[in-house]
Amino acid sequence: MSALSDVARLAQVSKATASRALSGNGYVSELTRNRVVSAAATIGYVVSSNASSLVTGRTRNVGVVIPHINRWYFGEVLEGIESALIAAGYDLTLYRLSEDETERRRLFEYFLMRKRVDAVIAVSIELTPHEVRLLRSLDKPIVGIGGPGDGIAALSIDDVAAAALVTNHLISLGHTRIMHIGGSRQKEMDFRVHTQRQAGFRKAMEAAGLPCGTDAFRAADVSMQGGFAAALAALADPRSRPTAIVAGSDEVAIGTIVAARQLGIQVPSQLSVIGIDGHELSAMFGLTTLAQHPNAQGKMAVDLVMDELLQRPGAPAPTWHAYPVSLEVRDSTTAPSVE
Amino acid sequence: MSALSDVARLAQVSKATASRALSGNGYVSELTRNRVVSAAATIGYVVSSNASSLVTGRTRNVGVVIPHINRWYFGEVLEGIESALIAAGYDLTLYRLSEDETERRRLFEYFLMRKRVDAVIAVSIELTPHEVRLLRSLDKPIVGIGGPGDGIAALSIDDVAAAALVTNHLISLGHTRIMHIGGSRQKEMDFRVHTQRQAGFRKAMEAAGLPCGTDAFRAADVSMQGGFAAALAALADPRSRPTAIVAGSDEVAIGTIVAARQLGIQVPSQLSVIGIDGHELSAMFGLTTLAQHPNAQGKMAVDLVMDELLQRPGAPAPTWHAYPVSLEVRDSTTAPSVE
DNA sequence: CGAAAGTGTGGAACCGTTTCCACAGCAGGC
DNA sequence: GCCTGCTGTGGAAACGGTTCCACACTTTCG
Repeated sequence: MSALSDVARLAQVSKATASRALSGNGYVSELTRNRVVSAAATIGYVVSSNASSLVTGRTRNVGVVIPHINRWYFGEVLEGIESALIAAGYDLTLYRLSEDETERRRLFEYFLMRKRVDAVIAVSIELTPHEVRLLRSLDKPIVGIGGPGDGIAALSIDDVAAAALVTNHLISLGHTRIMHIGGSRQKEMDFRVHTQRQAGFRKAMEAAGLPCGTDAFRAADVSMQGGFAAALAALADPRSRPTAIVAGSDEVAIGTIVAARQLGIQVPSQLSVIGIDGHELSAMFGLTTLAQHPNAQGKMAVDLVMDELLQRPGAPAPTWHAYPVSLEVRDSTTAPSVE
Repeated sequence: MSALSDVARLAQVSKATASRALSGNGYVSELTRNRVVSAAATIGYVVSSNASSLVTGRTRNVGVVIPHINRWYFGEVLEGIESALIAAGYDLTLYRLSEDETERRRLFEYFLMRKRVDAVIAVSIELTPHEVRLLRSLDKPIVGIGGPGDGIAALSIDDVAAAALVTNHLISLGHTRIMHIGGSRQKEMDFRVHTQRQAGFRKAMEAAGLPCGTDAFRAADVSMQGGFAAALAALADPRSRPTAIVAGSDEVAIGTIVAARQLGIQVPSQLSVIGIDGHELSAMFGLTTLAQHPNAQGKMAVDLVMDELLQRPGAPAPTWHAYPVSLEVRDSTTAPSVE
């Protein structure tokens, strides 16, 4: 492997000049720069990022902590982050946060601390106070996506408002027997999102004076299979069946639609279903949904990180950036049929 | 940030001894080791991986190159790789290979070369000879998943055999008008997989003496939407409609099932559908499929990498490891109804 | 016309580790 | 009692860059 000194020798300049010529910092005449660059090209020189970041203290690498990879929302966020980072010339080191407590501790105390990353993006993760302290002690930018951060900069949709909005959509269509199928605190690591959506649902129901007891909510795995299973159970009895369902995510909503079809229930004439997320499959299933744009959120998180990385104006305000949403009305919602 | 020298000072030993105590290489008495370890703990010392790998030449970091993140197969592979790497104490740097030619070149010539990774795992990527040469010149382990590697160690199912197997399943049920909906060379970056599945389909059809002309294949995006759209078109005319469909992937198969339902075609009584992959949703849709286990394949790829990393017995045999599959028969396939 | 400012270059220190080498003590074998 | 081999430790030389500082040569400007 060729080193900078080889390039310098070939170009007949000092290491210092060679470094300046290649990195673009400091004065180098056009002539020598060309000589150095072509020398580097001929011997196939590439900087050692280790050596480089050892002295500069910057790694051009961002750590991403994410609970799942293979769920639409998370995959989409990850793709957005990846594209934006590559475009900015950064690498992305991926850490999946498992449910296992000791592995989680190991990740934080060991992996993230090894001066390997310049910044951290945490996706849908509720950090413990200890973890926040640990991360802040690194004095590196941290940005959270999904779920308001506890003292860290964050970016997400307003989940309470989102759930209230979709619930109100059903209410305004005339539905009164509305049920919510969504994630629960027990079932989800990234629970903040789903408890908040549940809160939004309740808020809208109560504001409309509609019943919102324990049978108005059913916990589900936040996945198509979870929605499918929960909906099968919830819709089994025609007498207690709601006329509309607010799903905690589009995946749950799609599972619900598939379950309804299997039970012979017509959507939307017998059952309206509304989701939250703007899943790529929502169009295919004709699902009315409140679209957020996880891919763009990933990119925006990277922008926030880059801002902090470039400027670092003392304390980076740990503000919460609300991401806009848009209601996409399709064929899964309509007014309830007269009874 | 505390450095090794701080630990050494606190423990009243030399840097050399401190290093040995913490890394576990070389002789250190039990007594001093304890002193060093507790000194490190009190000041919260963590090694600088940059400094460390600068001198050792190893980074404990593996690069993963993958074309998509948000498709089931790829997400699953990625999760498998991630878990296995973390367990082995390695970091994972993620590179998504886009279709864009210049970005692809940039990735290879710039990102992957910066001595940042100890090994590379390439998922479903057909490398150009130039790229293979580039990677091999790094003298680092490379393992491919999906698609036989051109001179690099690889791991995948036998896609030709897999497609032939599912096709034969339909043939043995008595189907004769069988159609294949799958990925095409034009539409897919990771095309080797899908051209091979197509080849397997043709092979089985021809072996059975069944017609296999141009109308026996329809190209689709390898996704649910793609399968949905292609199936809607393919099934529109009842007169030319096949009695069974071999889908290029489970996602295509599910899209096909949804399309059939929308067209009022009963599955399986009027149309059998079979997929390949063992998608997590296949059970929910009652899909008969040939299951592979991408998660386990990811783990296996990591094992291969670790083997090479630990031993490096000269030239690491660029062998192809065939991954086993299993047919999971569900409710989407049956004998054709008599006409 | 002399001082100040801007440009171009090289020497050398430094980043934080690992590891080679030297050295010292101590056991065992002849 | 001396040589050999093992254990334990410290000094110092890498690893491959970046950057501070010093120095030299041009301009510019009052």
